[in-house]
Amino acid sequence: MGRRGPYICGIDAGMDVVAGKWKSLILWELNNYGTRRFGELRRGLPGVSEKMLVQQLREMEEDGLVHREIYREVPPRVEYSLTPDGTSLNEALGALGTWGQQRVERLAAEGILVEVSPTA
Amino acid sequence: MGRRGPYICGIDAGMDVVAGKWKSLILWELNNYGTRRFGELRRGLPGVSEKMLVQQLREMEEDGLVHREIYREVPPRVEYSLTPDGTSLNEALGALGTWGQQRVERLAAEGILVEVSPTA
DNA sequence: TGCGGTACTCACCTGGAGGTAAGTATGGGC
DNA sequence: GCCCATACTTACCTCCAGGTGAGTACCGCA
Repeated sequence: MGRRGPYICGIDAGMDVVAGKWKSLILWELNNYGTRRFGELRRGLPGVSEKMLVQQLREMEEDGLVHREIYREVPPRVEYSLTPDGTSLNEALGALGTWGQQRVERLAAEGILVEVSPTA
Repeated sequence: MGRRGPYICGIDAGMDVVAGKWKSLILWELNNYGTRRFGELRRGLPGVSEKMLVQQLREMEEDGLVHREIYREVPPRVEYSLTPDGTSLNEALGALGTWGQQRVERLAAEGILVEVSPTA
């Protein structure tokens, strides 16, 4: 979870909530699909361990970014989606995504960057 | 320094370069003042150690975000400033800053957040 | 009977980010 | 002669984010 302040500025507070190896990617994934099951998220994020996925999702839930809907069925079904706060955070990260994309292209053009994952 | 890919998406690449406890704040500081000496940055970032400041500045220089100008004087003078890439990164983080600011205000209104640094 | 799939929890371990404190060369002011 | 300020470097240590692998409860299917 976030430190919950005191923060030096808004960027500080924003970064605090997105810090965590998978959080920005979870945001991106949930924003693209609207609603995703735990297993779908796991398969969509190459390299995540189950432990980390649960952990990051729980923290994001506590931070009010994602909504968790449990369906009491067998086998169990749990669906994750973005809250309004999560959606707006994702929008706020849009510019950073564009910047990163351009950087990747620039580095690739200079032959510095080896490759980009096909998902990009 | 950044991993230099492969990245999953642009946000992934962008986050990679801003990851580091002080980088977004250095960006902010340099953008506000245009040019800052090492000591000014240290005093402007409450809590940084000299080691960390140097380290993060060096990484940002390698990543092409900041420019380092050395004046061979005694006592030594070194001035840091943002490169065009650094400036555009800072702009890309603007939306995140606004989001964070609003979040802080929302949490404060709910009495969850204790306080905000006066620099905010 | 036992294996696979669901969404987890738990215990353990490691690497590296980040912190602490000291050392360095130089000259100016007292 | 000594201390201060500049911008660092170096060695050492701690802590925790993140990874690994196993275990859990339930059911369907073969």
